Amino acid sequence: MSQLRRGTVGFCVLALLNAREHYAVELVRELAAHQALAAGQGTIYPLLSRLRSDGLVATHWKESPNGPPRRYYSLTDEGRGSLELFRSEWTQFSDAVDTLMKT
Amino acid sequence: MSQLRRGTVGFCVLALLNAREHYAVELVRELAAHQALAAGQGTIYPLLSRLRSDGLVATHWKESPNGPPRRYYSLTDEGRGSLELFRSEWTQFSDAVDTLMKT
DNA sequence: GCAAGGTACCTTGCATTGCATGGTACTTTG
DNA sequence: CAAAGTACCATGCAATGCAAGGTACCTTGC
Repeated sequence: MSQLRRGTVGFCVLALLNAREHYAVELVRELAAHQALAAGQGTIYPLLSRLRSDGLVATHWKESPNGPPRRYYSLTDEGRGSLELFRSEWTQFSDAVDTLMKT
Repeated sequence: MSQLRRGTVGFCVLALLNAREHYAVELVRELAAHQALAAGQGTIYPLLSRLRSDGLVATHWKESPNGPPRRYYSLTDEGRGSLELFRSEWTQFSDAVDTLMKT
């Protein structure tokens, strides 16, 4: 199952950030809510670093009411573009797989 | 797009073999017909080797009417089981992604 | 018959990326 | 002040798609 997630987890994160900004641990929890997408911190932190160095997300620090400060991630314009592109690729891809699986 | 295919191409091949036996170049052509799943020989041959050593497919040689002999691949019982398992994982996974993408 | 082209086989090495593991630091609470 | 909770992040491995490159068989045209 883990191999299935490859290449999509990043875009799922972008989709979550498209709704509103999140900090990393929060993203981990939201992904875990969709069982098939569950990804631990060891997946999320390196992923977020990549998204950031690719310019798809921007970050800013905010104090937490209880605990260490949080780094919040939000979508850049480039991130929104990338998400849009993915949506159309995903549709084609999942349609193709659906078709094949019914064969 | 190529990262999207990770983890699914193998099962797409199993699905094709579930319908009838194929030889490698034929699989390449059938996948290419579904554009989003196009995979070259450099993907298919190592993949088929793995499927074979995992016991998911069996092979036998057959002469070609025009050209070198072909190695035909067919599903084993284990391969059929693996395909079934994937189908249910795929449904869960693609539903989860669909949901998130609409958020 | 033999050179050229087509068909089919396969291997090697690289890049990407999910994940387990392990570590640091800040804050609250007993 | 120690322990627990929350949050950050890095390192190294494993899986696998793919480009590039190589071998062998067979047919066709000269």
